[in-house]
Amino acid sequence: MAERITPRSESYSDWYVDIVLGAELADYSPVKGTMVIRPRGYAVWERMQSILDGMFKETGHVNAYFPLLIPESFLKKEAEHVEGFAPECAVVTHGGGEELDEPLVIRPTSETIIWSMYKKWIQSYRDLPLLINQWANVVRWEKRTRLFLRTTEFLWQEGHTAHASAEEARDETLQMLEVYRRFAEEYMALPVLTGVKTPAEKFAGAVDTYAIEAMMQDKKALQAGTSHFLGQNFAKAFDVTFQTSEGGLDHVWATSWGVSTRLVGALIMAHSDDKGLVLPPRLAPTEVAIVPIFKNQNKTEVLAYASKLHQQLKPMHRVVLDDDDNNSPGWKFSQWELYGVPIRIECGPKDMQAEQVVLVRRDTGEKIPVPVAEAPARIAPLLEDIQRSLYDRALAFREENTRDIDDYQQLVSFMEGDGGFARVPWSGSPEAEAKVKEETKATIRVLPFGNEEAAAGKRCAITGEPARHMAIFAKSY
RNA sequence: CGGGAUGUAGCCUAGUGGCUAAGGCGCCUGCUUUGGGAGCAGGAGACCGGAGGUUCGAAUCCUCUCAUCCCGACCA
Repeated sequence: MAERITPRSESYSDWYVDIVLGAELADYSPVKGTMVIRPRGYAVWERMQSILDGMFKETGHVNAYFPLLIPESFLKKEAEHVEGFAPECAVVTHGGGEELDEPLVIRPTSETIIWSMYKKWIQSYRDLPLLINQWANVVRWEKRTRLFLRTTEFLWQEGHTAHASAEEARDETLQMLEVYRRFAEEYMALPVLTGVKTPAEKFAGAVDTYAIEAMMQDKKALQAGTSHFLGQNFAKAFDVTFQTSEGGLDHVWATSWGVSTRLVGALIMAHSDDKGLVLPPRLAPTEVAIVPIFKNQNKTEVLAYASKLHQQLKPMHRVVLDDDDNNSPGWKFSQWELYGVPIRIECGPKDMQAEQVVLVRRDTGEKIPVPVAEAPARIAPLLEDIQRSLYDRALAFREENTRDIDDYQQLVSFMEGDGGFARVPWSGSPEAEAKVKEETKATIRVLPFGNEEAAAGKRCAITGEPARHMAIFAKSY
């Protein structure tokens, strides 16, 4: 099939859709705003899941599963929470052929049902901390959807923890943010900014929301993960108290944190090119695709040559041998590039003659002939190099497109022009933040850790008041 | 919820009132090929998004409707 991918320069959003459909990551399904995650896309998510799950377990968390359906009244118990979520909730009103006494909300997130259970499970400080994660689907009725980035139903993990003190809960929030940062940078090859959200951008029901924020190739920001310090808001709403070691009674301190299948969208938009998907090796379901190049008269020999290599690599790497004899090598090259496989190995009669194979990097297209005997040992370092280059390239791109701006007109023209991340002194005024959003569509993506020192002595670019933060403004997904 | 676009075979498209709806890609069979998206031959696959109307006759004209995508508004 002659897949034509719209070049990024022509239309970034068409390009994105072409990659998702062409690389067979997902497909549209019959209900508006929903999608099928196809095997090639789901395999990426499975790798993300298994790595993250390991990281959660290492930090002491356990998995559980809470139900999809939540009594509508639960949502209403936390005022800010219900206000934030009510408009995007899907509600079940009928079941078993009858109208229900109380409508059931399909979870948009699970804080309420989980805290209703935590009330039963927590009595004493000895029950704390309670560190539970769940892998689940959630539904948020979105008016505008985009494959992987914003769909009505999506998959995610949500961690919900309960602690005896504010400090401990705060530490947990920051610990999980750090887990997300490591995952994004070390596995997704995606550099991220970490910090806190402004009140306007935080999670409905949180005291503070922390986030990892990444830049996509169109210079827009994508929130890739969030970790919330919930204070005692949910404990109070659901009356979850515990006896302290001193015999007193206190409300429990809470956190929640999550990443979703949106990460797959982030991965695509961060690294892919006009030839197709580019996957960082550590998350690529297939690391190596071997493409033998044969003619009828030498088919047996070449396939044996390729197959031997395949057998050698299999114990060490996720490798496939494309021995289909119906498609031409050129077709296969394009196809594996579209699928985003980090390394392709070409081996034909000429290589056999020279006792070599050709390694081809997906990220640069570079062709590297190596002696066949050395090939198995060359793969791992090359994968690491690709992983590192993808990260370096993404970081360089973000830095090139991040500006220090302390003048409001400059900020406006920056956002009207090429755009990117603008590091701007900000007074902390919500009105100033809203004004920028109104006039430029850019929002404060994050207040990076340690930004306050950098703001010392500066004046807010919007109001002229003394600046309290260096805020990162950007248009976002 | 506003603006735009599109709906004809799995995909892309032609067909603007007249015979049995056409072509390309893909798919199936066979042969031939294979170092950057191969070739030949044969074959399967469509109630033209849906409903109603106009007409001797509708994929085509009219009305209504449904769906999806894109842009905007909205949105952890």
